[in-house]
Amino acid sequence: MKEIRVLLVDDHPVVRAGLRAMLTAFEGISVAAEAADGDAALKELERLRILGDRVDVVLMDLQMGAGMDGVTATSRIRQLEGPPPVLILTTYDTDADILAAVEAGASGYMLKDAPPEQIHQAVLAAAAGQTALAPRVAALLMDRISNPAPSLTPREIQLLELLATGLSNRAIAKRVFISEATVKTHLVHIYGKLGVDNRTAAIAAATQRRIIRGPGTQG
Amino acid sequence: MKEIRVLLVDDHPVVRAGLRAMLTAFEGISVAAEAADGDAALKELERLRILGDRVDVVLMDLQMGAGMDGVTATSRIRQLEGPPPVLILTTYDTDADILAAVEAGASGYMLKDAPPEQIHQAVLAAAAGQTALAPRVAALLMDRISNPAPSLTPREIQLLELLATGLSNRAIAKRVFISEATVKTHLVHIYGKLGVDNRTAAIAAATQRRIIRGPGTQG
DNA sequence: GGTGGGGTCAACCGAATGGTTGACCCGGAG
DNA sequence: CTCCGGGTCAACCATTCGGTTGACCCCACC
Repeated sequence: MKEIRVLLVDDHPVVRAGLRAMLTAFEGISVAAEAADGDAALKELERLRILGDRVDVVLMDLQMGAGMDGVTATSRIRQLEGPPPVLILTTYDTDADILAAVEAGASGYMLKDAPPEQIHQAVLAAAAGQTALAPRVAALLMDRISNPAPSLTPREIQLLELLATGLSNRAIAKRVFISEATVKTHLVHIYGKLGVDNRTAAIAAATQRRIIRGPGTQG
Repeated sequence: MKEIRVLLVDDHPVVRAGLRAMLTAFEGISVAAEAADGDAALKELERLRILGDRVDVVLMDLQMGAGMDGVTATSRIRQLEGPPPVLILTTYDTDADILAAVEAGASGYMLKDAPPEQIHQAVLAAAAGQTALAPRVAALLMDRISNPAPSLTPREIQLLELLATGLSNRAIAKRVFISEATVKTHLVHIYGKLGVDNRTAAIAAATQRRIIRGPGTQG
C-alpha cells in the first residue's frame, strides 16, 4: 500500500508539531512538508511538484494570523491541475466558516479537539477521495440546509458595517447620503433577514455568520 | 542541571502532542503528564505528588471546551502548597483574558503562534521563577500603562460582554439577576470610561481595545 | 469610625431606535 | 409591457435607550 503524503498548513508551530507527531505515529502516513499560511502552502505544493514529490492530502487550518487565509488557500489549491484533496482542521465549528470551506472545495472538515484516531481516519478518507466531516460539523450543515441562509443586499451589508462601528442612524444617514428614514427601512429589512430585533443583536448575528467583520476587527 | 518537568494542560490532543514533541526536543525538558482540562490537571498534580514526582512548570491553555477553564484552574493550582509556576499558552491576546490569568497567579503568558524557541525560553524562565510574557502581550500591557487605562471593573466587563451578544438592557438584567436600572447605571459608567455615548460604539471601542472579544467570536 | 469605591435600585425625562404603512423611482426579468 | 425587487423617503407611534439625580448597602482602607 502506498504511503499517504500530507502537507500541513497551520500558522502555529505547536500545532504543526502536534500533527506531525500524531500522524507519523500511524502506519502509512508521512508529512511531505509544512507551511505557515496559504501562500507558503501553494509554494510548497509547487516546489514538491517540481521535485516530483507526491502530496495526497493537504491538512489545512482555517484561521491564520497573517498571510493568505485558509478558505482562499483552499480554493487556490483546488484550482491547480490534479489538486490534492484539502482536509480542513480547525478550532471552530462556527457556521459560515464551514460553508465557505466547502464551497472553496474542501473535502473534509475536522475539529482540532478530535481524538487522534478520528483525525487519522479523516486523512485516510480524504486520501481515498472521500468526504470526512466531524459529527458536530455534519449536524451543523444539516441545520444550515433546513435554515436557508439570509442573503443581504450589498447596500444592507454596507449599512451593517457602519452599524458595527457604533454609528447612530443619523450618522449612518449622513455618511452614505441618504435620509434617516431610509436607514431605518434598511435596518428593518436586515433585522428580518437575520432574525433579530435590534442593532446590537444584528451586529452579533452578522459577525457570527461572517457577513461582516466584527467591530474593531481590523486586519 | 536538573531536568525541568512539565505538566501539559490543553483540551486539544493535537496541541498536547505538539507541545510534547516540541518541548522534549529541547535538552533538559520532559513532560511529566498531560491533562485535558483543569480538573484533570489538578488530579494529575495530586497523583504526581503522591508518586513523589516533581512538576516544575504547568503549561496551561486558557480556552477549554469542557471542564474547568484555565483561569480557575490556574488559581486553584496556585492555592496548593508549594505550587508550580503556571505558564499560560493560549491563542488570544484579549485584555480580559490576560488580566484574569495574571490575577489568578499565572507567571507567564505566551501565544500559541510563538516560535518553538520562544516557548522554550518561556518554560525555562517560568521554571526559574521568572516572568515570561510574549512580546505582543508585553506590548499590550505597556500600551495599557501609557494609555490612560479605562480600567473597567469585572462587573462592567461582564456586562460589556453580554452587550456584545446583542442583548437588550432588560435581557442583560435578567441574565445577571439585577434590575434594568442597574444595567443602565453600569452602561453609563462604561460609556464614560470608553469615551462613547451609545452601546454599539461601546462594543466597537471595547473590541478594538481588546477589552472583550468581538461579538460572535466564541472560543 | 469615617471615607471611598463598587454594586445595587428607583424615578424621571428627552432622545434615539424599532416597527408600520404607504409611496415613489428605476432597472431587469418574464 | 408589466411585474417585481432594490433603493429611496415621509409620517407616525410605541418602546427602548441614554443620562441624571438621589439613595442604600457592603467592604476595604486609612
